[in-house]
Amino acid sequence: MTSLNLQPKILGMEYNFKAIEKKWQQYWSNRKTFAASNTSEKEKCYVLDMFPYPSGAGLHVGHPLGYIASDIYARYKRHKGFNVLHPMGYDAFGLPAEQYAIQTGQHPDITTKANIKRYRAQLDQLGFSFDWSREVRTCEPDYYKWTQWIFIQLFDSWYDVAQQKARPITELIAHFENSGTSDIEASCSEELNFTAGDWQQFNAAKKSAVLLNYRLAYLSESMVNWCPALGTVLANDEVKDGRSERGGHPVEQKRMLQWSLRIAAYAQRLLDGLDQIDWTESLKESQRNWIGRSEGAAVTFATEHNDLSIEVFTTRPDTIFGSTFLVIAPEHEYVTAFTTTEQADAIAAYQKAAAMRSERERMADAKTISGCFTGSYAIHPFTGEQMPIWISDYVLAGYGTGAVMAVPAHDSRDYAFAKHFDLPIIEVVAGGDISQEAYTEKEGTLINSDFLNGLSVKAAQQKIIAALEEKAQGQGRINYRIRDAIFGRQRYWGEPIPVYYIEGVPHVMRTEHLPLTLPEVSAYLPTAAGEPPLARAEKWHYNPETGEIGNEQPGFHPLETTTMPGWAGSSWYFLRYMDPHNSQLFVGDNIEKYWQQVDLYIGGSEHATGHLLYARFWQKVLFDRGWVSVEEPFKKLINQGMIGGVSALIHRIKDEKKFVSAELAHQYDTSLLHIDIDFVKDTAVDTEAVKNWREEFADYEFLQAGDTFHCVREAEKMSKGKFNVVNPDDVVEKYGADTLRMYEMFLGPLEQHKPWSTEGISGVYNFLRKFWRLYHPGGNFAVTDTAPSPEMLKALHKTIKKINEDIVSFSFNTSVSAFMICVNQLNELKCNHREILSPLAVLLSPFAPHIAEELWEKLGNQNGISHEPFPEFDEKHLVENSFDYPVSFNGKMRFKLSLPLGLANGEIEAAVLADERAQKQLEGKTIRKVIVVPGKIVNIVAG
RNA sequence: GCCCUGGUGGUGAAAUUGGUAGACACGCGGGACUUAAAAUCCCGUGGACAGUAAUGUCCGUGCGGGUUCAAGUCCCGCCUGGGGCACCA
Repeated sequence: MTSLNLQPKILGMEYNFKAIEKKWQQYWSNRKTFAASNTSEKEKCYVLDMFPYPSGAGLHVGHPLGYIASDIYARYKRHKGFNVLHPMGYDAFGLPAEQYAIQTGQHPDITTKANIKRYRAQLDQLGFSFDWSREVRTCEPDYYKWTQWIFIQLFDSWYDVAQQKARPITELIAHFENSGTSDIEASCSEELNFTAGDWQQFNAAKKSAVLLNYRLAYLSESMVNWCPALGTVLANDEVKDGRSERGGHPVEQKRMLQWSLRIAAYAQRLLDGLDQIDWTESLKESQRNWIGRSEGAAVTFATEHNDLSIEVFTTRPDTIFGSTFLVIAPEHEYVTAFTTTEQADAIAAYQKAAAMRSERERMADAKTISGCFTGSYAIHPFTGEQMPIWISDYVLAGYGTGAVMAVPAHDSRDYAFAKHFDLPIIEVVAGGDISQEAYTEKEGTLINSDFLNGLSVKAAQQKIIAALEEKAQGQGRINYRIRDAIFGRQRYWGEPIPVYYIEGVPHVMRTEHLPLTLPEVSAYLPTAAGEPPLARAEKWHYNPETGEIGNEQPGFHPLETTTMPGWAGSSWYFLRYMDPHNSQLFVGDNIEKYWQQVDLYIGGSEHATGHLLYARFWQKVLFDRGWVSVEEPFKKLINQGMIGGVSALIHRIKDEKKFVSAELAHQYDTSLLHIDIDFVKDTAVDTEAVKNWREEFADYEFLQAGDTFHCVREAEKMSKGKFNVVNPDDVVEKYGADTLRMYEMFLGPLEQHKPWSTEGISGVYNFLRKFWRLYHPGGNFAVTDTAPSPEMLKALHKTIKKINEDIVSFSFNTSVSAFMICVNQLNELKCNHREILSPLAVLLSPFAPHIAEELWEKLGNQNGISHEPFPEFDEKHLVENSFDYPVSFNGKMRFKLSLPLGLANGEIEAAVLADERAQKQLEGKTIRKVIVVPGKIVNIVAG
């Protein structure tokens, strides 16, 4: 909002949005207008927004975009007779509050509560129809009690691959007791083999360790993303290009004992489920990429070392006869075993160098080819040839088996590697020129491949897999890129993990002792020993008998000191809204069966691979274990586009106290400086405002060519530091919530990214005033009960039709236009007929609810507009008896001709040709063809 | 490199299954009302050319081809903005 904008006047019977909006917000709140019932005869509709993290900066104009859209939809559905659940809450655990706590010593709970209060005030101003009685906050013990409870369910489950579902761990124990690991297919960290007898011999600690290998929440020693600057580990989706997503700090790989969730077990179901839900293609693609399914084969290569064989994963088993060497990751467990004495020094040096390089360096340096020969050989399963075994960091320890069969002729990395180290290249798929580059297409005929010769790639793949299976040296396999999610964080401000240890063996707390509340600590920092902040708590031992939390003492066991990640609470909050005050269960059985799933979910695309994947995963686990009745949590999902800021920057001459206007800037050596967008209209800068802004600028000179000093504008992300943030409060103050709501919709398609600009807001504001005046001809409220004209009915019903269509297709920008057209027409028709204006108020109410309520009341209604039935569209008012035919010649429209509808094609043609304008067009030409589309167009082909 | 998206006036954008390109707004220009300003209302507004004018002709939806009576829309090949995945075997 620029200071140059003019304050609209408020007059007696003028549209006084301030009074109106306050009045109706109060009314809705007092009457609990939007409270949803859990027992209703009506059909349900669950409309959800991604709940916000309450940051200290408050809302900016970008945040409400999605909330407005979902609110329009929710209000529309209420008018359509649905029982609508439209809740809001706060994703309240998180890093910023903790970091603020570290700096100031203030408890994050205090800052969080203050921020929530501010958010609530801002949200309330915008007239959203939230059912606030269902508000949830992830940081409240009443809420996170159930987050902890779900963690316990995960701990208590294992994944049965054969049945493709999670089952209680007790059933796995029963199986081990009877049959050991035989006849069981379970997702696990490490393949184990033992008999029923072995199991019975195991002591309790060993049994626990074995079970951890199968639990969906498990503790394991694994490579994690460690971020030293944040002092915590991060999940894969929290790391971007080797840096932390929040803050951009370097991330390194570190081996640590960590809690993880076995999401990889659900890879296929997470993939399959995408076909059942109405999400955008790009979002589904993101998830598919993240899950990263690839089909191929596992092949076992025998080696010179009789007891050791190497398993590789390949998507091109058809090219096996072109495989001339093997490459294993430098961290592969057999590297030492394969290394011969002659090669020992070289291998050790290579491994050391590889370990030193960070993930980031490795990626940046992808083109440099490096590797080292181990000195050992593998044996080709079909030719019996010796294949040298190399190590190289282009093979990743964490993907597949950490080993590849190199086929240089048909893989570009293998090709480069073979060229560099002068290894043999054998062409096995005809079609390329392997003297120049690898031929990687999956098309062509197999050659040099024994029994595969002459086959297509596809046929060869099937045949070779069968052959491998027969030799027991391989089988078809599907591999997924998705990794299990690291779940522990070395932070304070998160849900405590409800786990205690007896002699190092983890146990989960008894659910009746939940919640395990966050303890008070002396500082929100790691301990001197490097333990997480919770290790500072004085009382952090649990007595499983009594449920007490206390000091270290007999009967009390130490509790876990890491906390859950930010995404824990948000992975199930949509379920809690259904039944937020249930103290017996996370959601009541019948209530969950009534609401089932979110019908419409609106939020930002940045959560594509984090929140949306985890939430789907948790839902599936809860589904498998019988706690919820549907498998996908979000039926339809829309990503609202981001609203960007438009920064204002001025040129400052380097080392001088001078600013220079944009048109002269090229003459000087300048740097650009962000200034507050309040000082600017278009590119014209209020130089006095800049001088007064900062003391240091008071004596600056402004160089300019003409009357105005110009800045440059640039579209950027809205942020405090760029002084380009537009606060919705200011817009509401000047134009009102109804204008802001409609303007944000009017900006363009919901899903599109767009920069914020207030340039057009007056158009929407004027519309609402025209709308108001329609009900106040001559300044006073007046409607007539006489019958409206057919034109008026037509204008209304055209709008009803359009608004209905637009809302169900989420095309809110065109709805706003439709309203404008309608009001312009009714204005022209001097319409103030109740029969038109009454349904029109209902029609507008999802978009601009305050003005609609006020006019509805003035029309003499006493019960509020929110549950009033939506106007029904009636085709009969739109029936036309003539149509303005556009008449084209060779595809170019030349004139229009009004003709009665219902004419036969021949009659239309005759009428058109009889027109003198047609005759003029046809002078000196012959008609070759006449196309008549009744009610659409006439096209005459002539030449 | 692979995948997903988008590209239309000065600006934000419309255009349902191929059928009048630019609806609706903003901005800009002109006018009415006013002592004046604001507010409001009215008219014009894609570009080029011709005409005193009404009007007419041509060009125009990122670029180049194609299909069709007709293409912003369908097909082929490029250019380009945004996003995702990536030494992923």
